[in-house]
Amino acid sequence: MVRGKIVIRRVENMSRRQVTFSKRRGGLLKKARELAILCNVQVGVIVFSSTCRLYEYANSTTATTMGTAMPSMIQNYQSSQEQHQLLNPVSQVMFWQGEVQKLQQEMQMLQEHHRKLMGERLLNLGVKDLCLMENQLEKSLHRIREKKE
Amino acid sequence: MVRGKIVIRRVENMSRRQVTFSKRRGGLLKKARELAILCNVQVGVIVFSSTCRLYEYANSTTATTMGTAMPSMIQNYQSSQEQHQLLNPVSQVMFWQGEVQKLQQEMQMLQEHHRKLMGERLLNLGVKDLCLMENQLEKSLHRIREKKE
DNA sequence: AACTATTTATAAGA
DNA sequence: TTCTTATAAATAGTT
Repeated sequence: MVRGKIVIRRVENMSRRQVTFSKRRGGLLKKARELAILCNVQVGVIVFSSTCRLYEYANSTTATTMGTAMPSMIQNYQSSQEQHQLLNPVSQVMFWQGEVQKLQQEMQMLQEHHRKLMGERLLNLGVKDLCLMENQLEKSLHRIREKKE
Repeated sequence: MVRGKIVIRRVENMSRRQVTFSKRRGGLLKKARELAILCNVQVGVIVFSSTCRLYEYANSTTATTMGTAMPSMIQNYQSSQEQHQLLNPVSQVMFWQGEVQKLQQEMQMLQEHHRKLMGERLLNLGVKDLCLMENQLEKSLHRIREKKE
């Protein structure tokens, strides 16, 4: 539990720092996504862990050309900084990278729901959600038992 | 005051959206700063308002001069993506297309199982499979009912 | 911008 | 890593 206000300064204990990193990183990416959706704006977040592992979130409101999220975000940033960058032949690669990212996100959502259907990760569900799940599972069970006959 | 859970989807009322944007943008940038300090990691956040106004946060362990944090972050990002840019453009595209295809296949399998959990597409299941599904669903139901108490 | 009722995030413990 | 729980922090709707 939180025992009191914490001071924002480097966490000295390594393993605690790792845990804090993991939790707050998730929180930050979630907030970024929420901001992007709620306010219909472009948001990009890049985090490098101390082992240089990359974590990122990026959306694109102008997603007509599909998810080139982070690359296009960076391009926006750079042109907003008037450091002009020529369109390079790598744009196609960026397109596919964007596609991969979109699919990974979609997959993650699907897996989340899937886990719940398997009775895992139920902690963050409210009573209402639990009831919905329960009803769904009962319906599924019913259908399966019908089939078995 | 907050009257209940809000759903994460675009706020339709313009002026409310603007207020939400202002509040949450501040929150996000604050969280980004806290993560960077607490965990001693590199964090970059870029937000473009609907009027294309730029808001950003970036820290950097390497950049010493003010205002160079984001560019160096972007450089890091781009070089972290460079692993696959060593190939020629055509190979790169093929690589990413391959990734997309793999993900799509994985997703299809997941969706298939998901449907079954939802009680759909049971036709091609044998009795043994149906029993397995039934057991799984019962287990899930049990866990959900436990949680509900 | 300030106020608060609630929700959400999260630090610590298990 | 996951879950639980107590508490701090964020924030939606009002004023």
